Amino acid sequence: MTPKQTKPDQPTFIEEARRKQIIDAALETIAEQGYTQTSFAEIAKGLGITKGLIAYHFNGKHDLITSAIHTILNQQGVYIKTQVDSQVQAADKLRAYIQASFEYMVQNRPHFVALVDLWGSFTSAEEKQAFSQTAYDPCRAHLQKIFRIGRERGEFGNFDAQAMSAVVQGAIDGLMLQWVFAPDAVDLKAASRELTGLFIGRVTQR
Amino acid sequence: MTPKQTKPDQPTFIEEARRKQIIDAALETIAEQGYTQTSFAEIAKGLGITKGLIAYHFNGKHDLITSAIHTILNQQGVYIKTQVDSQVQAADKLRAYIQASFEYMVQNRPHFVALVDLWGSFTSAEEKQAFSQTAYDPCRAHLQKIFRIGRERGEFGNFDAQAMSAVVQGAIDGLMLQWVFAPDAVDLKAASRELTGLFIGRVTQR
Amino acid sequence: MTPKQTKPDQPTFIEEARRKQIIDAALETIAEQGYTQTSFAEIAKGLGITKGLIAYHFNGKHDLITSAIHTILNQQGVYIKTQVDSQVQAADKLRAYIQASFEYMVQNRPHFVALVDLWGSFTSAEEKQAFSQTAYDPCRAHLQKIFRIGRERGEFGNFDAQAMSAVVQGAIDGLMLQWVFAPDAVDLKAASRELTGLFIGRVTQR
Amino acid sequence: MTPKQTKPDQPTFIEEARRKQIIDAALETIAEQGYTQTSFAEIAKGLGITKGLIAYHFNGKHDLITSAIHTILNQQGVYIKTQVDSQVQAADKLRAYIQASFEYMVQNRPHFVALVDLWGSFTSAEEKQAFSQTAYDPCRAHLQKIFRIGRERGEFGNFDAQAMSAVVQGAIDGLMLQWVFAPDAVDLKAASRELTGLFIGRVTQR
DNA sequence: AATGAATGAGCATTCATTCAT
DNA sequence: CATGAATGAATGCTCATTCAT
Repeated sequence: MTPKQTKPDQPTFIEEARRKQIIDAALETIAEQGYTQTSFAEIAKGLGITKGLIAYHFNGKHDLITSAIHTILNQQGVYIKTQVDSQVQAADKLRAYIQASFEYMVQNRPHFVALVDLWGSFTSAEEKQAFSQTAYDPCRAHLQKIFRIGRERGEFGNFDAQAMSAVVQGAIDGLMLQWVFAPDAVDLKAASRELTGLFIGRVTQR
Repeated sequence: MTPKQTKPDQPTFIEEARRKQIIDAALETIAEQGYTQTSFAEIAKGLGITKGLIAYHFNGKHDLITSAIHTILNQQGVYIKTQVDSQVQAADKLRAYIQASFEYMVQNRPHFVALVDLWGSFTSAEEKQAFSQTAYDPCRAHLQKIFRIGRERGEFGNFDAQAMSAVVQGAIDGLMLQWVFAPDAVDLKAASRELTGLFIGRVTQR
Repeated sequence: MTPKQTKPDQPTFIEEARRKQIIDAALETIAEQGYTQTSFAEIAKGLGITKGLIAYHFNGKHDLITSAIHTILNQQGVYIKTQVDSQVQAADKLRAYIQASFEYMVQNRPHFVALVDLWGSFTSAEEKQAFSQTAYDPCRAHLQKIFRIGRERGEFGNFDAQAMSAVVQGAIDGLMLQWVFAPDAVDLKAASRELTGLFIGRVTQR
Repeated sequence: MTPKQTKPDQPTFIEEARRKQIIDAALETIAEQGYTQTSFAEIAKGLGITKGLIAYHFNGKHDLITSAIHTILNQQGVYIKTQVDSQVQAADKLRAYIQASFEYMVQNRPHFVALVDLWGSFTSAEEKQAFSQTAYDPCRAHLQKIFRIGRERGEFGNFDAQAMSAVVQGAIDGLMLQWVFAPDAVDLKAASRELTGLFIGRVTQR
């Protein structure tokens, strides 16, 4: 629980580079072999370093996994925000949100294959909840903000923004899930289109 | 690969009872402590039996996990089918499908908390794909059947049934996911209502 | 060490038949899969019975193994004795001893493949010594008896009968060993001929 | 089948030392307690290290056993070769071969007690055959080379060199076997003398 | 910063053995 | 006699973690 050894406050440049390198290798290994089969040794082997070095740069496995998850979520979050912010109308923002979500997935498949595996690494309800706050709360808040803008601009009708944000984010995640398990079984482009159309067609008419 | 010891062809009553009992205990333990923390010893402890007995009734951990997953999916599938079949109109069938999905979740939370963890137990793309076929193909097929009925009955307009089935199932799974991580962060009832309304309001108008 | 439960003094007919059946199956399984891979379950499977039954008929694994070894040695001993006794001259007796040893091996290969494996089942010097007394002492004594007859009959010259018995028996066992590991790498017939000729040609000339 | 983790190409000094140390301890433990009773834990206990370290230096038990067998055979082979090469005449070479075989045994009894046990560690005919090639083929080839020299030098008469090599090696191994099971039951010195005399007396006269 | 030797706890799995039926 | 459910100890092996160098 409590880390025995805290990392220096001001990580050097090389320090950060190593961490990034290790996280990337970890995600790739997890995506290929599954979380349970991914050991420090396995990650190190793919990187040409020793497992001791990984332990040196991270305060234990938990730290590595947590950092990896944050990396995935942050990168995707930044990408989505950029796309959404480039639009003015709420409907376009929503379309951008959905499309960007899927675009980022397709470009970073290993990240999401790993992510699905990493969900199994939480050992308590508290860890799960913490992940929820980090992963879902910002997403749903972002969607609700778009909905609010839409309502203020008169683009969207009246609906339960909170529930709807969960629904839209849920659809995105659920489609991601199907695509992670079998990339050929679900057409992300078509699904994205249907999802967007479904929503925009509907809520703009109330 | 090849199981060393096959179970008798006709499992006895006590055999089946034990397997069920062990599977239930496994799901509960996984839901509580996470998949990675769930060992045969842990499961056995909660049951008051020895871990040797678990190995006696299952051909290894893989068998136990697979059986557990199938138990979850089968039970939920039966429940949903019953609810859907009790409706005549396609719109009602769809509503029943969505509502039944969430109802079953709420009544069997540990099953789904465990399920999310078990997604991380697949070690290869092949296993993931096999799970996809078992878990998702039937669901999407069921939804498409409802869509087809709706179109034949003139209730639904024209849309990409395949993509839409993925979207609807995705939304259900994605909402489940949020609810698994933080049961209080998402109002399943409200989300169910929005999802249903979203779809039925929309597709009936095309 | 001490058997907890002694078998009834007067084994029934069916009792003996079962033991024989189990011993034969055990020897075959050991010959096929090796001693370390041979469990009660494995033996039982090849026999269509349960492993519990094996435990019922033998006082533990040690009893089964010991019985199996004795079975092998006794049967071979009887066969050799019959062949030797049918000869009058010492040289013929010796030739019969050697030939019979190899003949029996060829006709009962699994017995000897198993025997070589079973040598690894002795856990202490005492057990090894006990095996030596059961297995080797009678053989060497038999050979020495033949030598004594030969000397008394004037067929053989003077030599260290004790050492020579060890040498002859050793050659037989050592050839068996090579043949067990790779049946095609050693020509038992030719070796038997050379061994016999070597001895008879030599000792008769001193 | 496939080792999961290959050792570095250039084993360090300490690495080799540890391996040697562990192999020696393994042979001693096997000689004392038998192969089936010899676990990693048992070996480690006698060395004052943990069993994890053994797993660290060897790719599994099979690797350790194989390495141990090769150690025994190589060391003995080197010793015998040295002794044989120091002789010029074929008869002296043969005598040296036989004497050196027994001398090495007496000086390294635990090695051979262990070796007899390790014969039971092969689980398939393929492994047995592989052992045969490693252990017996070089020995028989060496003997045949001596025979050929003897024939070329006119020391030995004409005989089936292939069969005879199997016989001589067989006698050596068979005597070793008797001596392993009961060191006091067989006089290796006397047996060595009889075996040598038997052969040299005979074949030189044809 | 990096290595690799070493640890120790934990794991699934095997198996002879027991015993009620 | 025979079964099959159940035990419990042991085994090889994995792996995150520590630490001297």
